[in-house]
Amino acid sequence: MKTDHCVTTALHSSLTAWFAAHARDLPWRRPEAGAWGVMVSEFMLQQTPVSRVLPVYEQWMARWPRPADLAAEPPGEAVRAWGRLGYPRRALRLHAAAAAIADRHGGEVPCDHAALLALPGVGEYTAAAVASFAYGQRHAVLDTNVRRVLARALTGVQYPPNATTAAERRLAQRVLPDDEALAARWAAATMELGALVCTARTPGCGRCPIAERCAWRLAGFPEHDGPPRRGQSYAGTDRQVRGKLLAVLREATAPVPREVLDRVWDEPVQRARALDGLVADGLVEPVADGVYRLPQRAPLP
DNA sequence: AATCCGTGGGC
DNA sequence: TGCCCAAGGAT
Repeated sequence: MKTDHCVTTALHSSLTAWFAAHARDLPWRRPEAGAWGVMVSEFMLQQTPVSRVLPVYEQWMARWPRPADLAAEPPGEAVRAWGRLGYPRRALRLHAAAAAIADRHGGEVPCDHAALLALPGVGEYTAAAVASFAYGQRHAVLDTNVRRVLARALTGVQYPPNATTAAERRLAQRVLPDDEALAARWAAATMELGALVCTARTPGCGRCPIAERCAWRLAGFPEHDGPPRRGQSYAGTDRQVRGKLLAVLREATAPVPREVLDRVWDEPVQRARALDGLVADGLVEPVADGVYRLPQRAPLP
């Protein structure tokens, strides 16, 4: 099936015009952010709302304005500066990516999609986002916002599948503008529409620039009928214990004895498993005889 | 392919 | 009040 060329062209102009009028003034969208700023923001924004990223991003960029600045410090400093953003392995991967950029790319964030994809913590989405937002290239940028907008506007369903499918990639490629600069604006605009208007819970169709052409709206807003979109529980999991352990280590200025860490969780088996997991992940470093700290040296390759 | 990996805000 | 959700990636 083919979407008519005129239809997609109308979508492009409607959405990019809306974006020009309503785009948020986010720091990583300003020219001075550069590719490094875009990359830092993309790491932080993985599964994390903009409002919580903003203050951490500003401090991060002030402290480490270039990849080499971050690479020159111990990975534990990245974990500490990450604060309570969540998923602290992202901090470790961003540090490792900075080291790779300093080592293999002359200190400049690569513009090549494959080179980006090869960096730690950079997957399909982040590689496309950096290439598109920082370098103006033409890529299908499939994040949760874009996937939801395409699912509704073009496929006519309430929610996209749980994991990105080949059909979604084909659809995104098919509606991607041919022109490189326009494609980059389209990517940012569809993402912004999903974040501000076409939201998961209660979409603001009254404010949507493409509501008249939205397949989901025209179909009468059919409810999601696939398998339940089950979120993961959190209370009582290893993740919660890991979070508590790492919070203690982030705040500490000196290595922490195990007895202090033991206070964060009652159940000893799970507590030990969580700490072992953090050590295995390189988020925590055993110093000596039951004393721990954030990692001072990068894990061996 | 299904699970794991943090944290907090909104409804 | 729980539950859903937030610019994913790695295994």
